[in-house]
Amino acid sequence: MPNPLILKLERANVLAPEDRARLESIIAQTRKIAPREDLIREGEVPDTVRLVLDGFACRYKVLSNGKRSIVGFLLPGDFCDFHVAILSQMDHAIATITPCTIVEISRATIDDLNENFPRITRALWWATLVDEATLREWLVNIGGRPADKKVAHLFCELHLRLQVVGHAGENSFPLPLTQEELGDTLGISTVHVNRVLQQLREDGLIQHQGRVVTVPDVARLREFAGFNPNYLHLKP
Amino acid sequence: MPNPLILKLERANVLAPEDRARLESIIAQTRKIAPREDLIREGEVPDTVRLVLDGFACRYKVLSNGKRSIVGFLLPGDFCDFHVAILSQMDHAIATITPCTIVEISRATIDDLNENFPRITRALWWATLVDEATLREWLVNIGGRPADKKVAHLFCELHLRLQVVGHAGENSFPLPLTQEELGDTLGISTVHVNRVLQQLREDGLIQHQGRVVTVPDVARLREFAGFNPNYLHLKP
DNA sequence: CGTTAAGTTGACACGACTCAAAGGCGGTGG
DNA sequence: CCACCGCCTTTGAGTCGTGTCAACTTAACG
Repeated sequence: MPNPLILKLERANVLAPEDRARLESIIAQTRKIAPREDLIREGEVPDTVRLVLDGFACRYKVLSNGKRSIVGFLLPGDFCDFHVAILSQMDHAIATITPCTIVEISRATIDDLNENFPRITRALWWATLVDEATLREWLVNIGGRPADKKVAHLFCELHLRLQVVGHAGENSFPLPLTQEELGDTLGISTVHVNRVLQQLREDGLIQHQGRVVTVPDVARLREFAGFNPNYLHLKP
Repeated sequence: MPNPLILKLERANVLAPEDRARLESIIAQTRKIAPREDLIREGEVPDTVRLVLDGFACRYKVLSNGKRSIVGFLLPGDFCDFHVAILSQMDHAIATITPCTIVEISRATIDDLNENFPRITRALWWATLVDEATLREWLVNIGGRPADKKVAHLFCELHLRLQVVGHAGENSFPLPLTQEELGDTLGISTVHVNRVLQQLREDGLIQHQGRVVTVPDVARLREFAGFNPNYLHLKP
């Protein structure tokens, strides 16, 4: 399986062979994590940088009323705690959704990358800024669209992001989320997620059997959702 | 007037006298911008890094249905386009709200800071990560709270952020936003913003005359809003 | 003062939430 | 291998928060 981090970074950044080799060498030893398990909790102090190699994970916060709010998905190639040593403690938690394969990267390795591999440094900056841009887009999505378009927009984003790292085809992508998790992500109730999904299926915008979503007409779904992929800052 | 960037950075980072001196020297020539004017539009390519020294500005996006969504406020001490030269084009726009004083900083200056002032580099990283954390908190706020608490939470954040840079007192802060802008920020209609503000006033949680909000009991408002300032990562 | 933008109010409609209960599907153990 | 059990999904009915439309009042500004 090709390295998802390299796939992702190269969709918008130029890397030299030695950069790729260095990134490959990072993922020497991997660790498997069970599904629905916390990687780190709010208030904890992370000690290493972690990278998701395979599986779905999410960032979340819990409100005082007990409601959970998912504020980001970590797909293969995404970093968990890039803040290490700059922000003292986590202001949110990270949990797996599916079984995940992750790599732990030491501070020393990160420092080496920053000092000796300027193209990688730049690419990691790019990744951080794209994360930020994605948060802004989520804000727009959740604040400004009706529920059906929220779901459609999220699907468009997941489809594209998974495609970038070779985990989705032209017309389908895996979706291991429960309807409750979709609701916690989009700020709508589980029941309403269910009804909206049915509507999208009836309208032929998606098919949704098992844990896979099929999108018969990607352009149509994007049009419906008002999805503009510019915020992911991929090369054309 | 003390330099708001230094005030902000020093609330969580250690700077040496030479760092402060270097940061002071940056703001040699300032520029004034009229209120309600675009600083940069979506799709444009920024050429310099800009810093807000005084005034209110905001980041925003416009949906396909014409609705505007405000995805962040720029207060004194905040950077506009730190992405310069990493992300090719803007995925959102930036506009002033009040008259603003800004500084334009050349790439050369940024490079100099990064190479010769490691404490400043680290502090600027901190600022970027706090921006990201703030976006996550906004997502929680807009996705998971009823309208009255959304407004209260935003007020708590603005109050604290303005205090940090010396623009707010113990119990009040300036709020130059129209109710329409508040609605565009929180994803609720102008009419509903109006009713919610009245309710908050009736409940004695805020007073709101002119362009100043007074908070008689900060702890009570925070309690009501479920506001936890940890995401701003300030030193205690 | 005239003119315009911002704030306020009321009536009504509708999207989304809650509660509650029934069906389906997958996983585990006997 | 089948049966059970729990989680997820699906449905229905009723409620409530929030949106829309439209008019009116107040404040801002030249």
